[in-house]
Amino acid sequence: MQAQSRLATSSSGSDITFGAAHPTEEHEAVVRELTRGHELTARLQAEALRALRGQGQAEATATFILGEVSRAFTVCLQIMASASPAAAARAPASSSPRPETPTDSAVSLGAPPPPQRAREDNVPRKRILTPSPLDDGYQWRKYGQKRINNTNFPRSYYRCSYHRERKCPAQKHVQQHNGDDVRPLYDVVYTHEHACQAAPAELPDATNGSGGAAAAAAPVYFPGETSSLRRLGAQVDRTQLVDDRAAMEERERQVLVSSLACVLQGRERYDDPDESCGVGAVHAPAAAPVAASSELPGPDAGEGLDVMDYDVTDALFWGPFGTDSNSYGTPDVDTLF
DNA sequence: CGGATTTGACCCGA
DNA sequence: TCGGGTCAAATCCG
Repeated sequence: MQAQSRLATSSSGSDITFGAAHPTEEHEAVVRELTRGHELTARLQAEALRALRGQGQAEATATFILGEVSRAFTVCLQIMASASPAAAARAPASSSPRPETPTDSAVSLGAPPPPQRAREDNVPRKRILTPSPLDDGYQWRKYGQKRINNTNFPRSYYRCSYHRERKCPAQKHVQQHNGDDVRPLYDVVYTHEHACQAAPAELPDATNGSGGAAAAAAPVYFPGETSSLRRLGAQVDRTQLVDDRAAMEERERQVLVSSLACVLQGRERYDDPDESCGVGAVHAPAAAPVAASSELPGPDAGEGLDVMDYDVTDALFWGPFGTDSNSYGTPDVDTLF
């Protein structure tokens, strides 16, 4: 979920703050994003139904799908309302169970462990707790994994994929949070700022799909996406961003209506302008920025998890566990599912 | 075949 | 000496 990664960095952007955001702020941010998503869904619903009026099956299908999306937002907002820090303060931890989401796991968790001692002097570190440790919009390459004393889970070490070619110093260390939460949370410690931010013209065309290893190693940017704008530099005029955002929302609206119409008309591809359904060419979304990993779920980490509730990023992060400090035996896949 | 991941070994600061 | 962090050869994978 894109909102998760945005949340993870929303209080920082390029000017990184260190330490986790206050739970109340995170909660408010989640509610704000969900509310916005709900509103946009309603607008999309109105636009789609207007565009598909009188088209029988297509109109009915659009009504159903968008109704379900709207309902999902409503449920999430209700969950967040019952999970508000104020509500949590009123209700003891042993209160009746409710559906738990990765996000509310994050906000219900107490203060994260104290920041780690920096190995190098003056190297700033940013620590966050997230259910999606890799889904932060950057491409990472794993260079090590180690079991850490007094922890139940190994720590993984990642470097920016542009570490070599652009001398990007960014690194992050990911470790599953201790505890017996059904939904795993990960401590992610970022060190150094990214130095690999390319000008938009240099960015790979995310619409080309999988373009081999080179393309896969490149950061994925979503045109108009706010965290991308942040990433592209603090020198961006903030007032311009407001205009850009309005234009982006209008573009999103047109794109969604067009793609929905294409889907309902049985079209399979939307990336060819000649094949578009009239509103404009629609690019298939880029693959989620997930660092490839061949790790398999481990017996400790995976127990009791509902895989369907997790995105690929989460699933890939269940590391195998072994006995010695650095190596972790690969479990039999057949025993895991 | 090239790039990504794994993992045993090594480095180095406390 | 211990343990976190990194290196680099082996291995995996598309």
